[in-house]
Amino acid sequence: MPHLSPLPRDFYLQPTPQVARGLLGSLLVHETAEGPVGGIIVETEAYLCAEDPACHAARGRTKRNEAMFGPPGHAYVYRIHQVFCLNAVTAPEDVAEAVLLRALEPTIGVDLMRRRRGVHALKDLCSGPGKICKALGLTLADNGISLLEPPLYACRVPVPERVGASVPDAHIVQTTRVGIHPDKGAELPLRFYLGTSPFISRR
DNA sequence: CGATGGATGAACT
DNA sequence: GTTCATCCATCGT
Repeated sequence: MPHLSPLPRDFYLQPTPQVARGLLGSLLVHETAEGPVGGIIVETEAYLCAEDPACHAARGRTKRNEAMFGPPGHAYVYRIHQVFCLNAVTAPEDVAEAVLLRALEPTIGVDLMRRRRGVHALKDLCSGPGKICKALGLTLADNGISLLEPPLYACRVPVPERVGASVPDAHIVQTTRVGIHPDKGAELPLRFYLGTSPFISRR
């Protein structure tokens, strides 16, 4: 598996909704001891610093959300119930914004991901933020690590029919985020997904 | 120090 | 559509 060129640090310094939009069509790869795993990012959500009560950092810096205040292009992994969720940290240091990776189209190490998930159907492997972490072998131990270099990184896909940078706006759906309380910015249109993808977490 | 609740997933009816 | 497993950071007392 050749190392594709990871998206650079500056990519993550764009406005966070733009990063969320821009990650669609890109490839997320985790090179683990058992082999590489990953897939095309098909669903994301932006969490903002200001005017966004749903953001984990909305009430300041804590031990849990510390990674969100760290450098852009790093991972923020947190636990919800009994599962883990992966975010790409955006914005300069001390500005706590991030993009939640909600779903992948599985493409790399599919059988390894199937074993980790205990599920066979491709459409169920990575169709949720907790499923992504389980399939990719990510845990709280990966909180804060870089997304700019192996073993964990996002990159443009060098497959002609899937050049990430060229995902047309017409294929992208922008809507409200999943699982947000009514009084916590539920109405903000900060979720993005590929409208034609069978691999998203929910319609 | 005890209570609370959640950016979920799986298994139900 | 609904329920709930199961954990720990956070917050209130």
